[in-house]
Amino acid sequence: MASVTTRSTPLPAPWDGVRAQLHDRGLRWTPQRRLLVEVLARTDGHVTAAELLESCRAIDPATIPSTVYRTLDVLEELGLLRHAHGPEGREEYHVLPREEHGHLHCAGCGGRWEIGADDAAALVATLAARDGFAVDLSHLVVVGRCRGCGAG
Amino acid sequence: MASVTTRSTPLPAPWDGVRAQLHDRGLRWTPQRRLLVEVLARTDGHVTAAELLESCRAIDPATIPSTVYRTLDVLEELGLLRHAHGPEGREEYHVLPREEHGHLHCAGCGGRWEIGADDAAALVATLAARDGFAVDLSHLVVVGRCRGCGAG
DNA sequence: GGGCTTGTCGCCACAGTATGCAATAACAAA
DNA sequence: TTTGTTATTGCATACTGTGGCGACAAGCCC
Ligand SMILES: [Mn+2]
Ligand SMILES: [Mn+2]
Ligand SMILES: [Zn+2]
Ligand SMILES: [Zn+2]
Repeated sequence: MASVTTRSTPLPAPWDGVRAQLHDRGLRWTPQRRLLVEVLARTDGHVTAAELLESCRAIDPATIPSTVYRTLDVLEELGLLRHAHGPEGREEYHVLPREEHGHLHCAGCGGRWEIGADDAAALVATLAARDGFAVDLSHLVVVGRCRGCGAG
Repeated sequence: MASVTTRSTPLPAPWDGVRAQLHDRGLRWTPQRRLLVEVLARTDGHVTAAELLESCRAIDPATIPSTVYRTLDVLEELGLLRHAHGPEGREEYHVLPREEHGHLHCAGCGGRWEIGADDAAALVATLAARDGFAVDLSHLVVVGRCRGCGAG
């Protein structure tokens, strides 16, 4: 049988550190995880979990959904991903989040924009001061109607 | 066969008007819709779509999921319901929304609170002024950690 | 290299939600 | 009351995501 460990391309930073990060936590570096990491390394911005699964299957059709979903959870714990939910509740991942930001979705045209930390600052501060609540900005999705789409 | 039109209990306001509201729009009053409306009339605050389905099945085990989900959409269009999404993206309905409000969810303990229009005012105003974006406050779910649960 | 430990995979079953389609039934008009 | 129109149902099916479980294999130690 052919060797499975595709020594193909070395991973770019910070993905080349994932193996070590996993080992530090007593977790393992498997072909399935390497495949997803390779896919992620070629992705930037926002992707759906389902899209990532599809990309993996394009390379290895034997890819199992639950393995991908579980690996996404692990990588999120390592801080390499953050997820939020689209207007219909489906998972959307943000790869290599630089500055934390929320998301703005128009229910009319489907347009999407980012919400900067400064835009949310007032809400975050209000909830922190009054309730001691720490908002997870990355997970925040604000739905409504953009200028072009007008009132519902 | 037995008559299906359970003339059982007359519906309380504003549910007693649903039939007329439907007819005004060329839509129909069916036993399936009546059943869900009866369940909703006994519900207050927030419910999951799945919980509503279950409640319907408790009364009529023949209840079909897609019929319930479709009816929920219709009733939301009539303004009798609003929905948002829990932290995992599942649908949560707000029955007979009085004042519009958003939701605050703690990812640690699962605690839930409401966000008043005043709490969100700054964010809403910012997005309206800068982008002409009209926020749907009812659909807003802010996830994070409450005071007791501390930082993640 | 050869074992051991235990994290992970593959598989299955299921929860929750959405959609196309043909058969049915609600409603209104006659 | 009968008929005709067409909204709605039921069904089959698909999609997204979760969780249990036994078989497997990654990594450590010798
Ligand atoms: Mn929604
Ligand atoms: Mn989430
Ligand atoms: Zn728009
Ligand atoms: Zn908490």
